[in-house]
Amino acid sequence: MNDYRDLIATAIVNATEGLETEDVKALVEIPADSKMGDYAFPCFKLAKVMRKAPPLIAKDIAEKIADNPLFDKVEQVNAYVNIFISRSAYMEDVIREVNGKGADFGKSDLGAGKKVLVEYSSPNIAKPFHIGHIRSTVIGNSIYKIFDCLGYDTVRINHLGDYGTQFGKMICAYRRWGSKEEVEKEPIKTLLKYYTKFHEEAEKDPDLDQEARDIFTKLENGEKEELELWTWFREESLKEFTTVYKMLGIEFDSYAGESFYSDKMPAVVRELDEKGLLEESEGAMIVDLEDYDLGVALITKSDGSTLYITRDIAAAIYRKQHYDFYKNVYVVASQQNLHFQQWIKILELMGYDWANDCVHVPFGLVSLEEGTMSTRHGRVVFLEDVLNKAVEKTREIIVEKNVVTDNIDETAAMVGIGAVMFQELSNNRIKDYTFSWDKVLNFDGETGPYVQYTYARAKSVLRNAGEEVVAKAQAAEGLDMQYISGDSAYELTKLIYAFPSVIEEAANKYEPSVVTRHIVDVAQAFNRFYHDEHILVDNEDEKIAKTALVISAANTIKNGLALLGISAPEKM
RNA sequence: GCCCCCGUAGCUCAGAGGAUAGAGCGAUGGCUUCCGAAGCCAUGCGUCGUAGGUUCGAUUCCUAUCGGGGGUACCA
Repeated sequence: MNDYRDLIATAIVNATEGLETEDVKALVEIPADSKMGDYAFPCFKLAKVMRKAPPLIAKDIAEKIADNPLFDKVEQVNAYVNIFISRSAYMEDVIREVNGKGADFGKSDLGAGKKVLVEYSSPNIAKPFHIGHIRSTVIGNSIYKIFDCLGYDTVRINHLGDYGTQFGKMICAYRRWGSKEEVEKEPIKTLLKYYTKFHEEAEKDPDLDQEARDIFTKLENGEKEELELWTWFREESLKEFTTVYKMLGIEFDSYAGESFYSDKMPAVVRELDEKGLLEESEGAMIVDLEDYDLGVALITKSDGSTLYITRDIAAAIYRKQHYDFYKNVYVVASQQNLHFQQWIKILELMGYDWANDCVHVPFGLVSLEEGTMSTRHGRVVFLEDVLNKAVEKTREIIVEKNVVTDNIDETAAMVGIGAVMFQELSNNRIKDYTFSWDKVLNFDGETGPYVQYTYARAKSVLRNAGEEVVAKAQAAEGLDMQYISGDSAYELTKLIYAFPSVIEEAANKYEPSVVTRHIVDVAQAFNRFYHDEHILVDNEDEKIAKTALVISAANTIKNGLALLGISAPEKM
């Protein structure tokens, strides 16, 4: 596929003097209104260099590049050179490329040989998976897919919250009030119940806290009984998480969580000390970052135990040694901004030149209409309930609309869960939002079901077109372009063309919503095209040309959804 | 107090120096003898929080200010 921005820049450079292609390319823009052109080149910046009024420069350039066969029309409007691309060659180029590549359309080898670690989801063992957790899980999954698509060697890490004094509390509570059967039946709810009960009882009897701390110390020392209980809690919890991950279609390469790094902490503390970064304050060991306006970072508590940041430092060092990453990405809530700033600064001060290859990808807070989510106060919405409800509603719609599907359960799951994931990936990740049932269960407009529906509709056209026509359209050889020269076909093609660059933008910004928004645009453009043009006409050449564009559009939507971790149903 | 993020249509949000600021939801009205109406089209909706500044040009960058959220040493 030609890089048209590049071609335009080259044409402008050839028509002028003393300009660099890269500089010109950066200035080439896409007008807000396509009536003004497909591309535009503003000449304001050239005024100083050329010592000429911008409109005159624009006029000069417009005249000189007008006869380029790539362009259909070149106009000067004030300081702008507005360029209209010759549609036929452009569209044929795009369609042949997309149909030829199929599932590979959008892929590149940009990241070949570079390893990107993505840490996401990272739930706490024995705590329920609520809608607050969906963000890291779904955003991280999409970021992994985006980097994977660009050819990076990716590693998906679930940094489980599987260690700390809380486990001392849980073991303590289990021994006093727990039962094996209860835990096995509903691990997370039960363990959470023990944990809550512990806190209630500890208020009456402060000795419990000490008992819990002692148990945790035993666990750290690897005492058999404590270790067995901990392992069991961890496994049971993980089983329950796995059912949610299966529903979402999400997998991991590593479950190395907090416990995995527990024995790597003393070395980090020693290293910080040797590098002269550690100082004692109020009985604790800290790294003073006041010089960088980052406060102080607590490395060990006054009782000698380590903290979150110590583990993250250990994890970063281990990951660099073990994986030799190009980027080490953490998809973690924005509440931890300061923590990650301190962490990167400390790695820098330790002399690690890769410190800035560590990236915190923050996202905003989810709250409920009744206020901030709080498991303890019962203000919580469980992710599994949301997914189940969405699937149930989808099933009702399928029945109500009398939709013929290949498998109603499968389709309802694809669409219902897709709807929840899609919504999560629609807005800029940094935005806070308030969870609302009405919103997640709305399937009209800019939603996952809308995009999936558009795909199913396109596939329906292809089924009706017949194998022979589809085969010719797929090959896209010698298409008669006059039949798809209309505006809606052209607008659709332009959006398909932009897809690969959209993926790169999403990767640069660590922002899946860039992809989400774009495929909504593609779906809208397809629906307009579908409405404006009758595709399956009698004229064979016309039918093939139009079908070829349908294939391109369906393909782009499917690949786009895949980057979000969402499947595209053939029928819905 | 200090630090970070957000403030754009009734609501939810795009746009991150450029030409008249865009979608969806909600509202109103239309479109199916024809490829899937979870669709398409039309209409209405704006001091881009406020005030300065930089620039040929600012919703976008800078400063201040107001409003909302988060963080701010022994939780993660």
